[in-house]
Amino acid sequence: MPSPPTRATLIEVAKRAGTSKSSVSRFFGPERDKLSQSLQQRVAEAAAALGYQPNQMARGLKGGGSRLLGMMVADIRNPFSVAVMHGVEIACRDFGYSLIVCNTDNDPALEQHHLATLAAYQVEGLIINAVGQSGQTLLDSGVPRVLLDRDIKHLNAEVIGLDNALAIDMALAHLAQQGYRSILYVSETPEHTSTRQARLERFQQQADAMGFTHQTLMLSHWDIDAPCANLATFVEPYAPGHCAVLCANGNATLAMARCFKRLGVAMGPVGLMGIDELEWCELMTPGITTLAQPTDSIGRDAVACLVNQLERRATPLTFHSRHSPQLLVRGSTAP
Amino acid sequence: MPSPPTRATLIEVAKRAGTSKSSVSRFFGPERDKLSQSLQQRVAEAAAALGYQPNQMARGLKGGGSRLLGMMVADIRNPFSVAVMHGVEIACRDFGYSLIVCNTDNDPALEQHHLATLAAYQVEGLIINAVGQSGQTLLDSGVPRVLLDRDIKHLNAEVIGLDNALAIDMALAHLAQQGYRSILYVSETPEHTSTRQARLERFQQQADAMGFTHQTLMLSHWDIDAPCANLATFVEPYAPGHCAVLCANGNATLAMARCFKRLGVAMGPVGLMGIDELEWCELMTPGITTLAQPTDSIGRDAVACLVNQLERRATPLTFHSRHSPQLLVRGSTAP
DNA sequence: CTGTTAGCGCTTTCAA
DNA sequence: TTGAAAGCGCTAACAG
Repeated sequence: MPSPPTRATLIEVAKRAGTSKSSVSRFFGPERDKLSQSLQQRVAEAAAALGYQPNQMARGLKGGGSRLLGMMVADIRNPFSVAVMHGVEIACRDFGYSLIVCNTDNDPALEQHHLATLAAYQVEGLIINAVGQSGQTLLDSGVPRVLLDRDIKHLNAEVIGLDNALAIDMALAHLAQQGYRSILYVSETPEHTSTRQARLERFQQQADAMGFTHQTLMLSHWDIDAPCANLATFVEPYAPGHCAVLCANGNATLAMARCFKRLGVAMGPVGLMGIDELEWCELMTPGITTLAQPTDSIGRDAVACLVNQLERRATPLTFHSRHSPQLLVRGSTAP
Repeated sequence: MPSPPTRATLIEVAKRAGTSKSSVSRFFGPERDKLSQSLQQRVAEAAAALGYQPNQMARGLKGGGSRLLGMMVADIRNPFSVAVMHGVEIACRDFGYSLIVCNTDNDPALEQHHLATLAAYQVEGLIINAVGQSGQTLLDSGVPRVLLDRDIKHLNAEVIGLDNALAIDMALAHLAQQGYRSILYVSETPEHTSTRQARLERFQQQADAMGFTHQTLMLSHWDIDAPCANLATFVEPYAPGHCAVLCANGNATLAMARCFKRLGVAMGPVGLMGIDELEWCELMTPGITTLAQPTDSIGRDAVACLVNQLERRATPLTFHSRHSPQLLVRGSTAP
């Protein structure tokens, strides 16, 4: 029975290259130049011949650091999260780190569980799209961290994400320009989610300031009946081009698109727009107007911010905390 | 400056509990019962007080295994992949493993890179949604593995995924029953992707056998003009209820939905159905008929299959390699 | 049951 | 430049 081809070790390479462990170690570390050309040659050959690759676990044990970053995602099935994750991944690779991604599925208990796991694997830094209020755990662990999209109370940490106030302002400006005068603002329940709160507050404040009539609708449990009823009431005093629905994120947009369809309400005459761009928004006749988030940049900047904390760079990496959305105008906001 | 709260170690716990390293080690391993109640008490308390948690890196070093599994995803922005990943994640947790996910972004070079990284972190097993033909690398590494959705030539490994033949058969049966007689089969280019090949072959074989008129259209580079032209030609001899488009996966469905829209072709009179369920299929009037893959089961079974290779279980975990899709009938296949 | 003693594969002083 | 030796935090025989 073919024994599992056990990986070659430092010692074997050293032996084959006729040198010591230290030299081989140096060859694979930052001190490679301190080795003579000839030695480098021999080590390189020996390593290649044996298919040697340093064992990161062992490396991490002694001072060296694990070169591992951890990422917590609140809901991996949310396209926005995946898109950001994509940016994070690329940036990690660029900066020479590997990434462990954990999905909390919106469960605070799972979040705690994963935090423990990541700590057990000695991650050097954490990128957190929080679901619960794990501030204390995070504080205790003392691991460098960045928050993604959502803030956590009482935790001193940088938050990277959309400029929520700007997004709401852009949405309202667009709706006003298109002539809508009454707005139904739809969001998932804002408790415990700083982003939803921020958007909601800004909406209420600015909608008032701009003289809009407005209402809010909080989605819960993916119940579709209640929001449909709500929408029906909202558009009741039907006047084409007067009412519009503004969705706080992709999930809200999906829910309301369903309601429009179920009620047979025409988009445009009743406006519809949402924060977060989804591949089908363009497809739905006449197209749904959205504010697209720069997900790749957000992901990259989160990593950049974290790396700044981990390494004392000569010139710190530049990054932005508040990103601007891009307005994609489509038929759903053409009265 | 507050020094980073360095994690407590085995020794500190042992000291505090007034015992030896071994006992503490045993407490956290499978031999906990072999310790007296009183000792267990003391260790538990000391550990809790110090917030101690075993260092997995160190554990993995000595025999113990890393308890890490690696997953390679060809395209993380594909909802199907994400859904499967979700199932994989849950299963990993259930079986007591942690997971490192790597996205290859359909780049064979990146695939090689990630394979190396995962090896460096001593993953005990690999779940692979392959993009390239990394068979040799995998063979050399000797790491236990399962293939997800796609096979790799010359690599002896179990493949977990959809029963492609069954899926095509179900699709054709449905289209026949709805009265369509001519089919345009749309797929991304099948080179190097076993799944696409399997579906295409089965389609051609069965479509012939069932007496369908048929053509195939291969998508490339997200070009949308060519497929539109193709669709236009295909439906030219317009006869409501005669022609239907069958899409090999979600990407194909998205592309064709775009074409239908651009050309103003009505779904239903010209049939449209696809493999892979997407959240917007139900939304597009009149709804797109799909074959949904049981993504959670596929993910779980991939892990189960892998765990069977890793552990010699008394009763091996049961799993299926070929999963059945579920037909979701909607308006797009109602002539 | 519990403690002692070797390492696991690698990095890192400290000398040479 | 290079090598020898001492661990990193933990597990695994092997004795008591």
